[in-house]
Amino acid sequence: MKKKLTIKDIAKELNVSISTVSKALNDSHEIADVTKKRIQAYAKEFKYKPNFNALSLKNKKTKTIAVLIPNMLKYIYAQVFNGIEQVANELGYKIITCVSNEKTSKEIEILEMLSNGSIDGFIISPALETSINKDYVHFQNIIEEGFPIVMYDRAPKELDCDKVVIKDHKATYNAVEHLKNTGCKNIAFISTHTKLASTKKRKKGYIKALEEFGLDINREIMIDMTGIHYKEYEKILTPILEKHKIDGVITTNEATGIAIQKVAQKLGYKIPENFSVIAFSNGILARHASPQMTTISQHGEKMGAKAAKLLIQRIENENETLEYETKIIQTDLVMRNSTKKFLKLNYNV
Amino acid sequence: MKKKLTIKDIAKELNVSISTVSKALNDSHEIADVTKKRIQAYAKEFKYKPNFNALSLKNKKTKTIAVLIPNMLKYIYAQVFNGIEQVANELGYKIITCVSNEKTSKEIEILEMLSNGSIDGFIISPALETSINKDYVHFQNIIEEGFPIVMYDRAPKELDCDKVVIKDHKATYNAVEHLKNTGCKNIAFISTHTKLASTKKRKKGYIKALEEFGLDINREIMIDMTGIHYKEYEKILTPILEKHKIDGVITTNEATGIAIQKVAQKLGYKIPENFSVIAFSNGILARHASPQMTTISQHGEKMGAKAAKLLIQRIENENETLEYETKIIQTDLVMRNSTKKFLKLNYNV
DNA sequence: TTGAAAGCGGTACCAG
DNA sequence: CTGGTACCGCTTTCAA
Repeated sequence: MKKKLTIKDIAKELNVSISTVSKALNDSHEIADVTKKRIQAYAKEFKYKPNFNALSLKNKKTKTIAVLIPNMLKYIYAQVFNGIEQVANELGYKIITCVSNEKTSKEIEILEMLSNGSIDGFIISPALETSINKDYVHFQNIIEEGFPIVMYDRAPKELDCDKVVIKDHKATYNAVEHLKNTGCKNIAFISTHTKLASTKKRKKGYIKALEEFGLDINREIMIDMTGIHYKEYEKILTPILEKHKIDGVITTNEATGIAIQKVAQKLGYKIPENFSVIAFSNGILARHASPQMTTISQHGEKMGAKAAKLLIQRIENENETLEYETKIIQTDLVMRNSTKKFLKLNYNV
Repeated sequence: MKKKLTIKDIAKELNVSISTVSKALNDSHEIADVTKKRIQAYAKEFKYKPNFNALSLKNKKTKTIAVLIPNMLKYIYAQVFNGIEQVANELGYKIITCVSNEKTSKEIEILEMLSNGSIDGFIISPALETSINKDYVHFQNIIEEGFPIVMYDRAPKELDCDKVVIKDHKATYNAVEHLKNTGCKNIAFISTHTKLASTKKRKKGYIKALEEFGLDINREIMIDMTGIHYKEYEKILTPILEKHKIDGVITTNEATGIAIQKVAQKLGYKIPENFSVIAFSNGILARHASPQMTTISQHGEKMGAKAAKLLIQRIENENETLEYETKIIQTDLVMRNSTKKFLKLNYNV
């Protein structure tokens, strides 16, 4: 790497002191206008840039935040990432992105690696393993070390910090309501990570809605697909759909939504005429499914943007002791063609 | 943030000098074993971690690399990111991830922001805008500043640096060959970014294969879908499929592949019996399409892994002047159900 | 075997 | 208005 121009070089070249150069470049009023101009012009001409590490060392601030993502290949997380990236960039922050691959051990390594002054704070969604085992000591530790931290998506209630989450039970409640409104009577629920707190809440919301709307509650059509490979989905779902009278389904992810659509179609159902599907997470699969699938949007980008704002706000007001906040991101039903139309307005991405 | 333990604190606490502590922690032979043990034990007990910025400032190395991604929501880039992340992590590097959103201006900002000692090198795929306008001055500049840089995917031949790419023309050539082998006679080509160098090469490979295999070459079934919203795909493709005799299609992205499958099915074709489809980039859509789509895998993770290895190797051997390398990632046909079987072995992800 | 001091590239206080 | 200097946290050379 070529040697970079430093403040010292400029000082020598222009026969002024180092501190004069520093002040001139920071546009201090202490420096005479002519001197300032001369120095600034020189700096500009030779593309002087203050050294990042020197500044960070001095200020004990890096203008860098760490983002922990369980798995970048999941569309929802790529969306969250996007939201974070945008806001961070606007506010002049860089982001260091790390992937836990759903493993607690990787998470621990990452926190270890980054808690050495590399970054000013963390935005984290815990790994599956971590969430299931409720194994949060490593998070607790960095909180105790005083790192600002915002948890998103799978934010554990056990931790005391800022959070950005969705109202899972409300989301499924609304989905059931829409299905009821469009004429469904027998609504199934398919989930893929039963042990996750959010899945439990989703199921609760679903059951509560069934109760309130006086719909049939049948445990046999609450289907747990945890740990099953997507290629097996149709095989498993077919007999269930043959055995039970089902005219509506809510799934906790897109892949199972697509699978149930295919199975229903094979069995002669018409979607949405006599079979409706609503899937969680408004991702790319839903848009290209046949028919295009109605989804519950978690608004990943919004979630990310909110998390970044919260974190940066906390970083920049470290002196004040603000109360921890939990921001709720509204979910929305994104109406497409796997459900019948209801009078209300609907939008479509 | 809580004050972190420094070498100075340890020195004071144990009544030794700062340099003794430093050496002890680096396991220097200059220090007596007892002293070393005492210092190391203390450091361990109180979780001493060397300050990142101090080290980086001193060493002029950050063990951090910058990754520029045109758009994280595209599966292929999320895959590349994954590959980079893994290798970087293994080799002890952090990554700062930035998204250009396909804009040259954003790219320039990013390079500006990061060329101040924050990072040791770049891994870049240029934005669409940049690629189309062949506007590479900002890249040229950072190369001249001496930054190690690896370009991937859309690596411009005009730039002198390490590269990781795929053989686009070979990929389509092979796809045509497979279609021919399985009985297709009239093979269409659908592309979405005609001005991209890679698209041009893909088309070339397609045409060359048609010629060599003595298949019909018909400009009217080389369809340019550049800039068209995915919702319009079917509308546009339907009349083309009605007008022309087509029994095989190669598309440069998954979304158009799915659209052509739907259109063909609506028009009464049976896939793969009398209509075959091969789409570029083995992503998530292909796996969930009906039928599951045969794809050309660009092996995003491999591409990322390779790029990271190349970059880190270059960073760590800055003294030696290694020749610039261009690594080719083999593409593969991932056989699924949108093409007929041919005798050769096939695998399926 | 240990320690003092210079230096990495800046900022900021204080003296002149 | 300008400059000298200490300091951020660590490494490394040189002297003791």
